[in-house]
Amino acid sequence: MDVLSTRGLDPAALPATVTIERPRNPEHGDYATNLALQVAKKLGVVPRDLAGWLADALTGTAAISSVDVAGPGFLNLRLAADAQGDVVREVLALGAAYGTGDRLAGVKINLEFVSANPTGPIHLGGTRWAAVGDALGRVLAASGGDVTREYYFNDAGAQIDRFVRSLIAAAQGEPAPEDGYAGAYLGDIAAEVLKREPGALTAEDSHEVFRRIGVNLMFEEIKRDLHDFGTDFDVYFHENSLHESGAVAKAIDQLKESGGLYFEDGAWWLRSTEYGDDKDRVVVKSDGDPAYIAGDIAYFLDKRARGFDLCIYMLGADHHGYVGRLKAAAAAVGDDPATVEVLIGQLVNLVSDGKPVRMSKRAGTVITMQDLVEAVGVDAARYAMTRSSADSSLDVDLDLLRKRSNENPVFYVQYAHARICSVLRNAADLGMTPNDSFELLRHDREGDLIRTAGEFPRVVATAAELREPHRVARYLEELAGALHRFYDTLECRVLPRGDDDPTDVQGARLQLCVAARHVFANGLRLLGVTAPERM
RNA sequence: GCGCUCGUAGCUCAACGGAUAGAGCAUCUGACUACGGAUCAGAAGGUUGCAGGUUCGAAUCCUGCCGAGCGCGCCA
Repeated sequence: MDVLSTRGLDPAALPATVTIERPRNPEHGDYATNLALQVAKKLGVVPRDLAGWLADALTGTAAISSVDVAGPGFLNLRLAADAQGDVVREVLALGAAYGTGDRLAGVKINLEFVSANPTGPIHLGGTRWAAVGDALGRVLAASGGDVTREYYFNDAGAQIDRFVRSLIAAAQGEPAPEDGYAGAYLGDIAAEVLKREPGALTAEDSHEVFRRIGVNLMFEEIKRDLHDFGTDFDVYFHENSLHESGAVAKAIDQLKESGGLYFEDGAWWLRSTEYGDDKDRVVVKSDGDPAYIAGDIAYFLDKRARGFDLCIYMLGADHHGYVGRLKAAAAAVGDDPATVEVLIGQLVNLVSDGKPVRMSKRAGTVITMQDLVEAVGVDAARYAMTRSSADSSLDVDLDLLRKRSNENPVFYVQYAHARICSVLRNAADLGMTPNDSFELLRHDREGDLIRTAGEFPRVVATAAELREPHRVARYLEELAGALHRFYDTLECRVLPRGDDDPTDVQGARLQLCVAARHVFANGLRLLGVTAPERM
């Protein structure tokens, strides 16, 4: 501030937050900022001059060993060696809490994801949301958010009827109805229904019996698959409950009174075009039945009544048309549309022989969550799903899965953790004790590892802010690279050779390993991937 | 036709408007009498779909075109 005011410049030109980043090129210092470039124009000064003034002001700060002006006006900073030690100390002090923050403290977040229809097992697309949604929940919680994971079961409506009719057909050994579902799981569930209720087929309320038992069995299977995948929900919300409790009818009445609905062609319409939707939506059909969106509105009201400040919906690209109407629904009931946040994720494509495989329920080419887990295991499956941005469609190569090859980067990260554990075991056997003489860690490889470890809290905060958990995975790969390079450097050995006594530097390196282990463990936990001590 | 999303190395994907666009896999060359070689060092591989524009600076923002996926029902 003084830098500006002493030169008669307005400090108000400074942005609210100064962005400091790790430059890609190490020659550009440990940290860099483009502050001077950003504000020079507003102040009417030359960027390099401003950068120079800032550099002079920063020189002499204890934690900074050098400040350079580079390029058009970047400020490149280098940390003093003892400041690096502070990073390690912080990791050790916080342990499992290292990386957490409080940016979302006090925010009640409802995170709804997967929400696949209970008419079949979770397929590949749902698997992606199970992994990404769960990781996002963990990341949001790490930022201090009060997160509730929720699964919305669409157990009302026509697709359930189709499912039940398909079950009955399977129980009778008949082919699936034209508009029904096919697949081996239907036979299994039908058999289980008959086992529990032998007279189900001949009962007067046969359809109801199959519905009650069959749908529930499907629920249980889905929940079990998700649990085995490491994804558990706090709330399994049944759409049906909104109809049975009268919540839907109540929501409709409220909208009619407030003028949010208008009557035309025998139906009640939501003025969703006024809120950015591309057309108005029918809420009450001309036969008097509520349309699907009526349930959505009642569900949103229910979430808000439960005290959630933010309702996040994770939807597949095939549902992107919902964004407008969900926000419109929020606005129509007099709420702030900003409380609704819809994340759209692209679909998962199957590839075999370099060609896309069209998934078809009838052709039996549906890949389920179970199939994927059986092929590569939970860790690899989750990691593959969470390491790339949900913005881009993901290609899963069937041949690769069949090969069960080690091309998955998850091993690279897990191995780094296992390697540390191995060193710690050996050190314990040697009776080595770690020490805090971090000023002795002057090797580049040590510095890289320390600085990378120091970035973790910012990565987690950014991942939460942008709702992009894949940033954590990418970061872990970077950290693993730093660890492996450190480990393979002869001058950075942790353990003494032969009968030599351990030195102070080695004790400090051992402590660095302890810290690095925390970061790997914390990062992998955010992704729901195990951190093995041995592989 | 309209709308949403995407287009980056041979393949799968990164890169909150920043500096020389990065990893992994695949290919090639090296490193195991050294804490676990599931590793490391190095090589090669790019007009970021195309063309304009904004900016000190664009893979990123804007416009148009090309291509891909998805969506456009008083179904759910």
